[in-house]
Amino acid sequence: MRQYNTKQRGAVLDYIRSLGDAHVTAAEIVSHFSRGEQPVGRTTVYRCLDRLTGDGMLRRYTTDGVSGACYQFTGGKDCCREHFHLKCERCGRLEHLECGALSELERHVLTRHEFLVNTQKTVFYGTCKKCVNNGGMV
Amino acid sequence: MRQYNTKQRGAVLDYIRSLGDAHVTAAEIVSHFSRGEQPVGRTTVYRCLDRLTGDGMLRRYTTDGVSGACYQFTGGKDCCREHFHLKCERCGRLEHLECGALSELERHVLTRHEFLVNTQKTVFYGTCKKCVNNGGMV
DNA sequence: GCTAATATGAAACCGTGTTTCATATTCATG
DNA sequence: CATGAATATGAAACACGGTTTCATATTAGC
Repeated sequence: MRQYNTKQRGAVLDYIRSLGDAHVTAAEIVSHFSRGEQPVGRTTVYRCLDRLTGDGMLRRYTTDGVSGACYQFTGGKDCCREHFHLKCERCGRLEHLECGALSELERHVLTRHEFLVNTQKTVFYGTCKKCVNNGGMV
Repeated sequence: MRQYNTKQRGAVLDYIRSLGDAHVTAAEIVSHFSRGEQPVGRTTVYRCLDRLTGDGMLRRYTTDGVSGACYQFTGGKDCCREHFHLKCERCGRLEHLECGALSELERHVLTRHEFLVNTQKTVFYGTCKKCVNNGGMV
């Protein structure tokens, strides 16, 4: 046995899972668990996030305009391989993009510009359909 | 007149210019100016960086793995428009990439995936030619 | 139930960045 | 050159995200 499962870690993971695609910060999680049936301390929240990220249950990333790291549920699926991400700067939503044009681009950049792209880490910033249509309102 | 030029701000800009393409953090600048002929205080360094970035003399960005913001000399040329950036995760170097394939991709993502890419902000992470050849040694 | 391995959490700490405020510098004008 | 208003500097204190420490509590194999 390598791991000792605890109520706190389970509660943190359940909470982030319940948020679907939305990102959440450590501070928001701390706040959510500061009161209630299953309180979780600040330090523990940070440790859970580190561990769950390491286990592949969460994705961690930083974004200009959000203070601190953001976390998103992935559930252990290796959802970051072989495709790119689109991050809407308006609503914060992260979309997944699997498309032949992108793989082609990756090959182009490698062969013509001699740069090996890390697709897991590369994020396209911009504005998504919904936010363009809303004129930027969220 | 809108600005009062000072020795400190000039010294900070000269120092970052002297570094060429390399990025530098505020902490490194503070350390560089902590002793010497023209000392510059911590607060002033931060204020100069804010201002020089606002004036378009520097580019500011954040990167996973580097604590705090990074700064790079641009010299007022609007070097962030209409092209993408390649950031080497090994050596930290930031390359500029102007290429028809990228513009085409931008159009593709907009028309097919209804996502308006912000080319100024989007950075391709990966490994540059030199670092691939060196097997990752820097 | 017993025990070793591991997890928790309060408090103290660290690093990046900002605010405050008294002092100093810049520069237009006389 | 002298004056003075606008602006810049910098030490100290602060704000905030995140980590370390360490005593205590929980987990899971026996």
